[in-house]
Amino acid sequence: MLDAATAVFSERGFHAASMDEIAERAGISKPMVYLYLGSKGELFSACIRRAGGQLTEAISAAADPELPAEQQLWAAVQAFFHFVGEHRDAWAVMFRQARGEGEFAGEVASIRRLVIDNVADLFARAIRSSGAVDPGPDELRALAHALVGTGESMAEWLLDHPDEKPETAATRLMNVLWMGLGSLIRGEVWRTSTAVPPVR
Amino acid sequence: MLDAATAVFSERGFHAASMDEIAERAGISKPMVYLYLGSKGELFSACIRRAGGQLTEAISAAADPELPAEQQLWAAVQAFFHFVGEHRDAWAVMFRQARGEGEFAGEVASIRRLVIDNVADLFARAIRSSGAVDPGPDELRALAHALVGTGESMAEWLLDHPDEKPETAATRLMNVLWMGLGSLIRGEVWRTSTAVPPVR
Amino acid sequence: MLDAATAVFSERGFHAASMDEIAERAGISKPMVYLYLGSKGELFSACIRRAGGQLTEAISAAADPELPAEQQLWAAVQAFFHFVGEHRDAWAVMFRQARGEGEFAGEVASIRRLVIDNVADLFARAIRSSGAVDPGPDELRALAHALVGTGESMAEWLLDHPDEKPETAATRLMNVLWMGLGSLIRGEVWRTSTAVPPVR
Amino acid sequence: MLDAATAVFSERGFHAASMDEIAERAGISKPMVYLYLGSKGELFSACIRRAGGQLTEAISAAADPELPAEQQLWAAVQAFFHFVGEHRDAWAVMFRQARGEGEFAGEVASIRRLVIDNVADLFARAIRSSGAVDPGPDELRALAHALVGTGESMAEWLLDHPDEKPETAATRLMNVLWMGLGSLIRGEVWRTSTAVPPVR
DNA sequence: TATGAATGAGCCTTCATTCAT
DNA sequence: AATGAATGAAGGCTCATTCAT
Repeated sequence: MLDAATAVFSERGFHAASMDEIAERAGISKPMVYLYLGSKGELFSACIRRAGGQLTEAISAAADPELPAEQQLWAAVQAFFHFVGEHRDAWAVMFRQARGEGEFAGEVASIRRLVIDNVADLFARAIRSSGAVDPGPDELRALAHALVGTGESMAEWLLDHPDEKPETAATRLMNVLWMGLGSLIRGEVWRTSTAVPPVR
Repeated sequence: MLDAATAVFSERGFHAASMDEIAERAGISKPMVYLYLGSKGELFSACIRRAGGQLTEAISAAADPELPAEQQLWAAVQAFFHFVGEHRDAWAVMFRQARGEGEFAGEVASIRRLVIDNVADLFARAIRSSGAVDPGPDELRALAHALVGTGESMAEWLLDHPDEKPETAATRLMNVLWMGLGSLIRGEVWRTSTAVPPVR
Repeated sequence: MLDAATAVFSERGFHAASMDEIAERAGISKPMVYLYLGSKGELFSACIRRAGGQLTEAISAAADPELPAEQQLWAAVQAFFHFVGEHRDAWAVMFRQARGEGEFAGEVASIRRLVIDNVADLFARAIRSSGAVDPGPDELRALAHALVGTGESMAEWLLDHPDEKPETAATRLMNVLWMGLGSLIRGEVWRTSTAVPPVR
Repeated sequence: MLDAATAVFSERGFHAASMDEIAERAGISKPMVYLYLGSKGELFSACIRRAGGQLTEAISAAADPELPAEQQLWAAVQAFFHFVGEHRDAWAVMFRQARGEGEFAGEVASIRRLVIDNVADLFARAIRSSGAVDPGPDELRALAHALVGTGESMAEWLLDHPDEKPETAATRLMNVLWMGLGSLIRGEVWRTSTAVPPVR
């Protein structure tokens, strides 16, 4: 039933989705939907929470905490893109529809925060193990936020380019961000006057 | 009138916004709204297009085509964050609300494409002028897409942290992405086994 | 089961009462209610009829037909107020809820008619035994109707004043109506110009 | 519009009445009903309040405060029965339908209280002017309550007997109650053992 | 030009009622 | 005998849209 709801919400958005269509697509009658989920809002919320759970589950299941931080990040990024490719509806509900609905934006935000915190943690461990200068937790969270945003954006790109494999997207994300992070760690801060360093 | 509509759409979303409220906030009567804009959909569309025009306008006005590509990008990124900070409503309509509304997603997509193309072009010029190996237009567009997505994500961050100055966000974006790009250009491709290079 | 139904109907009214609540409060499942009583209407009707039966039963059980008419009336009136006090639900269903429901008003009306007829009969016997002029059956029924209406009204008063004892209400009813009846019997008809007779 | 609503509510009761039918019978569309009255509950409430206003208006307009209390009561009683005869719907809404609806019973109760207080006041003045012993305000209110209840009951009788003229009902009410009151005033209290006084 | 007034259509929600077990 | 599960139908309410002025 949540599948049907997720599908309809992802296509139409919260307001444009009708309980009639959801019930019909779920193959049950409307009163059943209300019996089990309570109301349209609770149904939407349930979709969001389930999607969020699946996503965080998928990500954390992928990363073996014994591995080095970089490997964990790589696994997480891969898991993320796989999830998006295989749960397009859930993804769309969370990041395309729920974000704009003030009443539910908070639920998505908290899921996002979870992911961001994990990423920031990986950043911190990577930096610590590399002996580099720690930029501090706030800056790390900002960077993690950036990585997550980049990932989301590339997820959309992935959905628009069905031929592209998740690994490609994952690699590209690592390329851009991890390398950028690496540069930062090495102290190569960008400044207004800084030009792209010439190729050696 | 578009101001009022943009304000209401940004707060409530397309469906939850009521023509009554828009007309009232615009200080005119509802039939006038219909006379000038035709329908709710066209009104929303007009808001999107105006916002898109303002955004692209702001970005391209900021970048002097005579400057080196990097400086242009820096100016564009700054202009972008300034725009978001000063036109919160327009931004929210475009990137929070319109994205989920299938019927209007295309309009946002084409605005986005415009920006991405410009960024990709700047990338290409930067690489060309640095003499590095050109990764090809597709890859560049993918990278530009990533930068734009990161920018969008940091725009949200900016809106959630009113104390942060647009310059800070702009600098961070350059730091992460341009440095990452720089690494890439230098041929430092990330691979599964690659660890963050140790600090020199 | 009728107890539960009566309780719910008395609290909520016919339409606002839900079969779910009735079944739940009866401690059985809804299909059982339908099996035994058929439908919501029949259930309501059964409640009314049972309440009516209890009421007429209580009244007629109280009045020993051997006693003089006045004593019988006194006993009946007392029984009535006792009944109302002890079967608030049943009373409320009959006289607060069922009256407005066109479909069931008839059932209440016939119960009422029964009571009124009895009262009219007592009136007739009292008059006959006192040797006064009989005002005729129609007039007597109208008077009986008045007494019953007064009783109903005082029943509500009783329910709203839990400290008042049923006897007080009964005494008051006798005071007002029987005395008035007595005056009438004595030929003291009220006329437009009639003032309250001065105290002797 | 309130006329239509009153008509439908009086026939069907609050819950069974549908806004569709009310709108249709009012000759307007449903949204208009909501525009002007807000909601079904407010509409019902408005009907009750209007009916109550009309009733109390009619009653107080009929009684010239300069007249003796008895004449005032007579005028009020007549006005009451006329009102009921000419505003059957309004009457039915107030005293048949609204009474059972917990949410609105209070509004009817306060109208009733108004009438009862007026009646009690007339009683008090009549007694005072006759020099009889004042039974005290509580007792008077109880008696007024009884009179009003009797009036209500006879109003129903009137509605069921379209051939009867309001004056007949009014006269009967005065006969029964005023005479009873007269007896009381004269100190003729009914007691368990009291028999109807023999005709002189 | 500008608007107050009006509406058709649709959606969320609930409830009496019934299967299938 | 008893019930958990299911539904058709209907009602309150709102909204985009349009006349009539």
